[in-house]
Amino acid sequence: MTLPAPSPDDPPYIRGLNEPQREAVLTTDGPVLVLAGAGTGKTAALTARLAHLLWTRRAYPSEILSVTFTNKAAREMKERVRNLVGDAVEGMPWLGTFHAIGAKMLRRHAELVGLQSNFTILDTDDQLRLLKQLIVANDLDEKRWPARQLGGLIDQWKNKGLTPQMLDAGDSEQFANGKGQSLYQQYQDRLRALNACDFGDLLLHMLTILRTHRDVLEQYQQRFRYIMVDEYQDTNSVQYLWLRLLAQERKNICCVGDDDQSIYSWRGAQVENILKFEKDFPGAKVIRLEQNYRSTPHILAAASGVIANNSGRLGKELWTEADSGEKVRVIGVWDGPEEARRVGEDIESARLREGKSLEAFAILVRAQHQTREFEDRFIAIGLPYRIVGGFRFYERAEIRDALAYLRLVHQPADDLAFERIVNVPKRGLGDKAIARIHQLARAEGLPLLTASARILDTDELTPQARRALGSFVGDIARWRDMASQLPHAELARQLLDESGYTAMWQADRTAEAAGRLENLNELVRAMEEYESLGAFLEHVSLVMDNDASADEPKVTIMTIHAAKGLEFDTVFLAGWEEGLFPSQRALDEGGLASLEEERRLAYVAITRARRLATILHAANRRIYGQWTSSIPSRFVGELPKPHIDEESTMTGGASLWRANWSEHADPFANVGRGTGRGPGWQRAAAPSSSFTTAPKRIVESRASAVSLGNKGRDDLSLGLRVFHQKFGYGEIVEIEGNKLEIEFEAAGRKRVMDSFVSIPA
DNA sequence: TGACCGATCATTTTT
DNA sequence: TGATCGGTCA
Repeated sequence: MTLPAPSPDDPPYIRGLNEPQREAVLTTDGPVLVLAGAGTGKTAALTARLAHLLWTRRAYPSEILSVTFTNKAAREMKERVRNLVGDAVEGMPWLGTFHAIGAKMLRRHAELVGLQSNFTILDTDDQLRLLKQLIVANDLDEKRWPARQLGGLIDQWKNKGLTPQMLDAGDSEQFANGKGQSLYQQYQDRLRALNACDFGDLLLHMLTILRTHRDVLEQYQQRFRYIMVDEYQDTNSVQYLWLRLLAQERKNICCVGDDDQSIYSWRGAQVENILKFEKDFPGAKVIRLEQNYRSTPHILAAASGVIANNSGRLGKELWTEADSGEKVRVIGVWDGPEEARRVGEDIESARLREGKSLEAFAILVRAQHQTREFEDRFIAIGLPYRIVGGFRFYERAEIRDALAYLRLVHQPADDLAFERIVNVPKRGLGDKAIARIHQLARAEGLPLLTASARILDTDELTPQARRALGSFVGDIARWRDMASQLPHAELARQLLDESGYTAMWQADRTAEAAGRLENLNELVRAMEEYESLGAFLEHVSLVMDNDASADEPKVTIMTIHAAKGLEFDTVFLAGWEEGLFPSQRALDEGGLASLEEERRLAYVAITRARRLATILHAANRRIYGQWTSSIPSRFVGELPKPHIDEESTMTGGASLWRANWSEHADPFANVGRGTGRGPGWQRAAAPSSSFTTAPKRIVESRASAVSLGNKGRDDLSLGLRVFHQKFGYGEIVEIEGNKLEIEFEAAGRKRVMDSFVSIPA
């Protein structure tokens, strides 16, 4: 392809792009696959392409379908396109996640699959409760056949694009001796009765509609002149089928992805989709983005060396113009605590020496539980950190309760919402009353709320239950009326007040109650940004991410999965040991395919680093409370030697022990594996405390106190009541420099740094 | 209804 | 080891 040479007349979005990026932008028609390695300016190319389509009037904003996987990616893209072409983005209704776009389409055609357009989108929690009810109703032992498992299967089926009718006996056999299909069908029936969808349905229902209604399909094929897909390697089968149908007519589809970064197969993603793109779309143009703008050559070489061990890659060779920088460090430590200690030290000293912000550092782990070791350590030395992932705002109980009220007001048939809050706060509506309502609802085929209104006219309930239910039903009706007159945030405020929900938490004296009330306020505040209650609820069910507030600079701790797409100046990759990374489970269950996915994970991990990557592995780790000896990950061995610096912090006794260990196959041969209490590990672990742990601890804590500028606070005194992020309220019983001894109301007595406590208003 | 106890079981997680 | 869940008891 001959490209026009760069010229000053180039539109702004073209400037600064390299040759292949320009090609990706300018090749507008026909199928295009952009293979974009880590850090090669994928998003820049993608957004420039979008801008180009708009700028050159090839399409109106409403004629471009651009899908991403996460809301964050969608937001970012919107933001960047806005910077390039201005407010034309406002009219880009079809830029969003697969699910958001699926929901938007489905609301227009809901009746084709037996739903109303105001259907509720259930989250995993609701889904599980529903499944549990079904399992019980089918006289199955919920111990033997857990709802989780059924939920997982249904998810998988939906990811593959399979409706209940399409399952074969083998699929069905996977649950409760062949009841799988029937339960799936019952689940779908229940969802329809509730006028609800789960996440999978947003795509599967839409696929069904596109498949069975030619007119609808043609309408969208006509509308979408151009289709762009981000992270194509992460698409699952439904998404693939959906895209293929939509692109079939015009074939202007541009998929961007990196087969080496496919790490979501366990969620239904099919790397094959990207590998077979050229077969699916004959004549496809394949463009490789290989110039990396993120990392140093050593980092790239290390990552490339590892990923080269995988088979069946499309193949890319990353290169960079950057200076070589530091080699990737590989550090062997004695055990988990030492690993955390070492990382803490390195961060502190790099910060002191180079004056780096804590935002420059990230610790990436394979599994969530690894974050604990770091958390404990960082609390101890007073190093501010943030753990990404884990509990999300909208998953908190109080938020889900509040939302259930709003859902019920918005959609009275939402039985799951009804069940959640009918007796929260407690109104004296016990199991028997609720069972009665259920009975009537089932017999008459009514939603629970309607059944409740009906049952008030009978004498089925005890007088107090009837009174309680009567006022509950009346309240909901009243709030429904208010909904049309009041701004919805105001409605929420009044509703939470009048229902007694706020009062319930105000009466609660536990450590978390204050936080929960604050969360409720936050929720109401968030509502103000949406134009309607419906829009807000849609946002909540689809946009489940909450941006970690970036108040003060903090070190980031997160899983490698969560780090995909991010970059940090300095990255610590912890726990590179066989069995942990690659994970034992992947090794046991998934065979070569899983091992390769783990390796891609290693590739993703290394390529997050801009300037310095440090890989750590520990010789001993406690797994489920048992001390286990471990050997370095095979991925460590795959790192090309010229690009790494190896180091062991184990000196004296420890390294002697280690030398010993490499000579003999298994130094723990005599350790009682079953008990984890054999004398072996105690002997073996002893050098750690005498050689490395004890002397270092003193030095470090002094260093960190100084470096953090903690000179002690003058606003604290003995006996003062304070609040700590993690442990809640407590009373100061001792002050020693910047360390406090606090008797916490819920968590007991702890020593904490004074920078972590605040004085409650 | 809440407190307590024992059994169970532990990747990755978005929408 | 430790969080979670379900059952039991007061």
